[in-house]
Amino acid sequence: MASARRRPSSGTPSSAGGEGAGASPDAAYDPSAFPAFAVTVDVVVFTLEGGRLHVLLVQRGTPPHERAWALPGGFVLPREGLEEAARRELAEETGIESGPRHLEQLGAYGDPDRDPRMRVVTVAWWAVIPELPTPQAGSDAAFADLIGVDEILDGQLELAFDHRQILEDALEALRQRLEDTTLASAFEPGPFRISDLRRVYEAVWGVRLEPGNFQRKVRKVPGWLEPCAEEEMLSMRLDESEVAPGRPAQYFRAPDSIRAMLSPMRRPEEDDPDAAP
Amino acid sequence: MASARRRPSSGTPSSAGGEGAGASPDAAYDPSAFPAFAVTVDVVVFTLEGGRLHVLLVQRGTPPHERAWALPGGFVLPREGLEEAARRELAEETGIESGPRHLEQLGAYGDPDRDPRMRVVTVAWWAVIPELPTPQAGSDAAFADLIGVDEILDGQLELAFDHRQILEDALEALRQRLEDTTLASAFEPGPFRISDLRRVYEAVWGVRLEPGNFQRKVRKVPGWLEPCAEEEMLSMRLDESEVAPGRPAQYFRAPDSIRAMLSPMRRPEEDDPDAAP
DNA sequence: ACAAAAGTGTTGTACTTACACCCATGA
DNA sequence: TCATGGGTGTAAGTACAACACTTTTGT
Repeated sequence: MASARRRPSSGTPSSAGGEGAGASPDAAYDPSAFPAFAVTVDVVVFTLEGGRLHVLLVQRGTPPHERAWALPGGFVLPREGLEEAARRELAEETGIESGPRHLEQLGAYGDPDRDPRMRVVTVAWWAVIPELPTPQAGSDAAFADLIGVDEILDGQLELAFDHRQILEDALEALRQRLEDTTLASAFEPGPFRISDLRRVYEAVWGVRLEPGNFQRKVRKVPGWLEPCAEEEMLSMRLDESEVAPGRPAQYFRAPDSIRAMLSPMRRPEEDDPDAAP
Repeated sequence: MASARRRPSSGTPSSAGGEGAGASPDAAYDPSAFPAFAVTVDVVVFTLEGGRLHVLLVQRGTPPHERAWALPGGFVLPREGLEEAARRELAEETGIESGPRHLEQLGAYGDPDRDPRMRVVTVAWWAVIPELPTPQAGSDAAFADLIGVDEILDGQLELAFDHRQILEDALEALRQRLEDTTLASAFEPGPFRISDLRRVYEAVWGVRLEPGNFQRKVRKVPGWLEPCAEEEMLSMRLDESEVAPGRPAQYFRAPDSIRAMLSPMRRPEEDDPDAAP
């Protein structure tokens, strides 16, 4: 094509038909002439349970990859925004009325052969929801499960489509966000201790951090931790079985919005994947 | 392993039989029942010219946003991968035979109203091509121009669709990549001096960096800079008008692949946008 | 000689690490 | 009293900003 690279505006602007299409000059607009795609969203929902990182998976019931585990997701509706679709699917699959604490787009995945039925481009998102205090025991028709990420990545648990790739990319994005933002507190449903925050980092990064140094570092981040009043503590955390044998810790609250950290948390070399003896 | 965090089955599982749908058991598969989208790619092509950051834009010739500047891009073909489509469009618009030095996905943009003609989801990419030594003066059918990013963002140059948003996001991604990878050398077409690299950082970040400290910092990054042999210098850079009045510099070559830096470059607070007196 | 760019030395400041140590509580 | 986790002190090591200074060329 034209080796376009010039400054003076002498050149005639051509370009054409669709979007930014440079080809097919002045072709009459005909929507049916353009290839039709199906567009879906898939959401990687991260949460912490028992000090380990989990993701929400559903078990498929229909032919492509039947019975295999898959990320929650579905088709984008005709007049629906992409983030809107992600929030809708997330709400439908998890039944959580309050939205996620964080929702971020990961990217588009559109390999021509990723779905044998038709050409699909999926927009992947990842989200963080806090560890819910009460597991909501009474539910019979369970179609969604929380699976530990270690079991998925280390073990050979099969995921549908390219969802393994998406999960790996989402995990890397999450790890990166813990480095340079205050996202970690999004894993906490209520008032939390600094050691709770440290356990988030340890679970997501797969490392062990010095409690003392972590404490100082976190306290120095402006606008992250506001101390909880005493009354709050008493009312909130009394039901929990958080009866620890040590010195009682101070509880904190974090603002709703995630903020960028000026000096990022440093992620050490990933050591042992096993955590507690 | 499956500690079933689920919601009561009161809510209808919803979501159709497609993609990630864990629900809707045996719904007959009917492709025509799903909304059809057009999928496009748009590419933000960054390059350096005259010590300033530029992007490649095309001027539209058809109704939606006619005569407005737009990012190069176009429809994804039915059996084409997303990155493949981006590379094809980039080659068609720029006429550059050798591919870009870096190509990375930015994300999907799919506001329902972003294109009045039909429902379009575009997958945005950003790329780096080196500043070409010879501006290739003799080209008549030029429909693409390099525009300085300052003129676009500061000035009120109108961009088609949501391309201003895409450009801003791409610029932020580029700035981030300069922090933690060796991407900067992708702007250099051949052997380069450390001060050339510094000028890349200064142009992209809009800051002024200490030459001395920059030198030490860059040299310490393992695997980034390999010194050029003397013959290479003589043959490559003789034609250039790079006759500087100072002490001649050492020239370097960088490996083709972009590597992550262990200790990232620190981006100071953005100061004055103007550079040279 | 002078200007200008390349490259090196030096110093103060800030942050990180590793580890010791004290504090406060339950058992 | 002891075990356990919360929190602080401290000293060595590292990294960086600022700026002076030397080196090597063109004019």
